[in-house]
Amino acid sequence: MSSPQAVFDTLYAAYGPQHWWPATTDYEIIAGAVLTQNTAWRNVERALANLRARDLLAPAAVMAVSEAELADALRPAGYYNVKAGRLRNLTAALIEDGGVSGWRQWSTASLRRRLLGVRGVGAETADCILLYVLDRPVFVVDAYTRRILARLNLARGDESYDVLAHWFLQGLPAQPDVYNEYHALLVRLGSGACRPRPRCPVCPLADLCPTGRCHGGGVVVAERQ
DNA sequence: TACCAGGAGAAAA
DNA sequence: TTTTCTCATGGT
Repeated sequence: MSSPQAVFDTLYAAYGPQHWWPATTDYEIIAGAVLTQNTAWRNVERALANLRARDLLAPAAVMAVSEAELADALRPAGYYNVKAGRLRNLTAALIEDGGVSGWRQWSTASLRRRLLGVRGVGAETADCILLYVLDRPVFVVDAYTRRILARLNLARGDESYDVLAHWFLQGLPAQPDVYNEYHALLVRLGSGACRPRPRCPVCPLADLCPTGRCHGGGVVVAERQ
């Protein structure tokens, strides 16, 4: 049975540091955390590029523009009407709280409750912001994480978010930079680094993987050679 | 053509 | 309380 540390060490040895989150400003991370909900990052990048081109990658600008125009910019990320509302809700909370510098004054638990109280912000989105914007020691559990743990026989895959997060937290040093790197490495693996499919002779987790199934981004789960 | 992707919330059972 | 449905574009 693999430990959280063993999986991390194996992925880190294979891929090295990932230098996440892929963004240049705090607000770009915040926007990306909403836009990536149930969406491939490639499409999120298109939507972020649209926001940048329209000078909308700033809280005041997002609140000033019409929701229809905001939604139009977000179109490539899918669910654009939903995400426009969610991004505005979160941005309004950010402004109300005095920006990221205001959030830095909150305890992790208080701010997590605050973020979860924003309509459209769930556990994963809140934890992305806490970890990647505010450097807080929380573990981000996403669909990749869930799938990879299941294929390593370390989870069934239907556990609650908090149960899976706790599995990582109890097995790792309480260091945000480790959680940051770990999530990035899981995304690197899960989003398709384990190619070519369906066979995965170069999968870095092959030796840890009792199921021998592909961890990559698609639905293909062929047996390992 | 069909299926799925770094969720979240509302509605239905 | 748990399960199902809805939102939607783009890649394979």
